[in-house]
Amino acid sequence: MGGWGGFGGVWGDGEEGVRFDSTSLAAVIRVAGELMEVRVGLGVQCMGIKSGLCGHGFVLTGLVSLYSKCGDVDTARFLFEQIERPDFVSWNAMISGYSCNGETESAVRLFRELLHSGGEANSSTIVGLLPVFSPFGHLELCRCIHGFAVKSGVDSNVSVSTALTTVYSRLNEIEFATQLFDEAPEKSLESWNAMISGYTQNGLTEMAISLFRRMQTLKVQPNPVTITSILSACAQLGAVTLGKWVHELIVRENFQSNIYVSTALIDMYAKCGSIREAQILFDTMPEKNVVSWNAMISGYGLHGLGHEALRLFDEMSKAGVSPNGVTFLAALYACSHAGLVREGEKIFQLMSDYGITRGPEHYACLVDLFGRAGKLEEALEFIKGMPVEPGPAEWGALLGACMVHKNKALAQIASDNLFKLDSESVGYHVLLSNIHSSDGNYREAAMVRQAVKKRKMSKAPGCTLIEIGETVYTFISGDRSHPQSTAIYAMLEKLMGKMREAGFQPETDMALHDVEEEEKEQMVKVHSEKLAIAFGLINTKPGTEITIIKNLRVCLDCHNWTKFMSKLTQTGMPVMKLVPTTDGSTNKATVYAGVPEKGDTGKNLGVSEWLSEALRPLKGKGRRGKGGLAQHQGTDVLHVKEAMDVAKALASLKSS
DNA sequence: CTAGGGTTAG
Repeated sequence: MGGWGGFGGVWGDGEEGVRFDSTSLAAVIRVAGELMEVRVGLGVQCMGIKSGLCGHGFVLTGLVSLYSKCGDVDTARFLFEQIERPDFVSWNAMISGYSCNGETESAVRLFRELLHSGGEANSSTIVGLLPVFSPFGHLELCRCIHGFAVKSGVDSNVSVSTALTTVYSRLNEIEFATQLFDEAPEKSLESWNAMISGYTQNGLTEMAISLFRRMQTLKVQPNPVTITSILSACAQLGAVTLGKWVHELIVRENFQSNIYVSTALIDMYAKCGSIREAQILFDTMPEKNVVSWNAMISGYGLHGLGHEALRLFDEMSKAGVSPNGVTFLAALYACSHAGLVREGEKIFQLMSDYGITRGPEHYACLVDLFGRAGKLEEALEFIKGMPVEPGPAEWGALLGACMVHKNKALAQIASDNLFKLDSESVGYHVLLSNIHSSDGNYREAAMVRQAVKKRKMSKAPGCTLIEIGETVYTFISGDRSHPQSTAIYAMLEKLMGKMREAGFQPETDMALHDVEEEEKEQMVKVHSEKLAIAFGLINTKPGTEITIIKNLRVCLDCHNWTKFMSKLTQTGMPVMKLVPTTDGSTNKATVYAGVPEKGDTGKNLGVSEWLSEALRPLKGKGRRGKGGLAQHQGTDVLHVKEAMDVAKALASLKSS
């Protein structure tokens, strides 16, 4: 039990006089647990053993908590059993220990034991029992616990209602969460934070922001936790104006030193297109953890700055921060999108040196690296040579690449394998359907579509966001719900006319021709990105920078359309610049507006009602990261595969 | 005194 030498200085060996008892020991253990200072905690435990105080209930309870926090529930349980007469705090500590470590069943079993032994459950017991860290698959249980809380009258307790709000949010049951929050008789800052974060992580970003505004109105002061969630919402939404306002608030309140806040700020700027701003913030960060590095590397990747991403990857190790799986994924993504095939392979090899296990996402990213660069055979060879069985992600990546490079034979191989593994995934069905129709095989394309319909599968609708002034507007394909709809379509007509005159040819290869009437109509609908761009051109002054953000990949036609427009620089036409630019992978384009239409410029449109309606299909996207539930399903993977055609589009843009 | 709710990267 060596290595807690620093401790001697505090209670120096030779210094007499200061005696400690079970109380001070328990207090120090608690602090050690909070700070995750395992060694200090263990040191205190040694002192306890030496002084014979370790048998004391308070001390043991503190240790139960400490070991639980460190993930060692077995030791915690052992210590719990040493407590002669455990009080309710001891029980709560052990129940919550199980729950925090994902051992939900054991937590429930112990809870039952507590009730059987005649013990009482108070609000803290409920809070500790709720599986907030591993809620997946436990909706029924949460409802039961909720019911128990109501019956025992503790549901009005702030901690209980906050914990319930959190757990329902993480189960994507946002209606339950909202109801609980609204009906809570008392709201703490934590309650507000739980609800805002719940909205953010379910993709209901505008709800998060509107709740934040309500908080401001009620003069509830936000703290760094609030700010972190709001920044995440801004990042998802591309709401850079609000993001900048929040940045000012951060400076005013001195929140910059909080690592969560500054990392979220970097992520927000990168995702909103201001990579330079993100970089400045990153460079001036006094302390960076692995998440900060990952955010910055991802940001570079998103902007097609592959070499910058790799430079950072190298610097990171030198700075003494070890990369993790996400770091490698971000670096591979950056290589893939910048066409750095050899570099990407090297990074992939490097993973074993760092002892990091390769997941399906890493393999798929490498398939994407080859596929995007047109090295389809190499991609197939790679899949065949994989040490683990290739899954839907890898075949999906290959299929996507085949679609872009129009390789029917390989696409067949990829899709055969894919459907064997993942016949439920909608994204791939759409991809396959498009391959068939691009080949003129409309009957097969229609059959695939039919299969999709039969299974009642649905795909997240394409949705484009644009910020004008301080409002974010949302467009879906064929949208006519906007008050300025007529002007938008007129603008599009005008642009199309000019472009055709200049020789623009729409990309129709991927369109479905021989399908049902209803679906044909679907194809005729104008994609949301064009609508958003037209809307932006109408509502901004000449020369204004407009950024659009899409939830899915920008289609080939829309990319070509934007690219073509960028060439048209004569007076009277909009001057456009593709922003991510070198790879387009961010589904983001920045447009410099030309001459706006007369009339409705700058009007306040008040479309917030239908905005939330339009975003409804995007909800329930699930909580990221925590809980270990893989979110790599159909559309997500498709989303990752995006923009393979962009590399080509940009190559031709460069050469022209 | 000992237990308990909210935060960043893919």
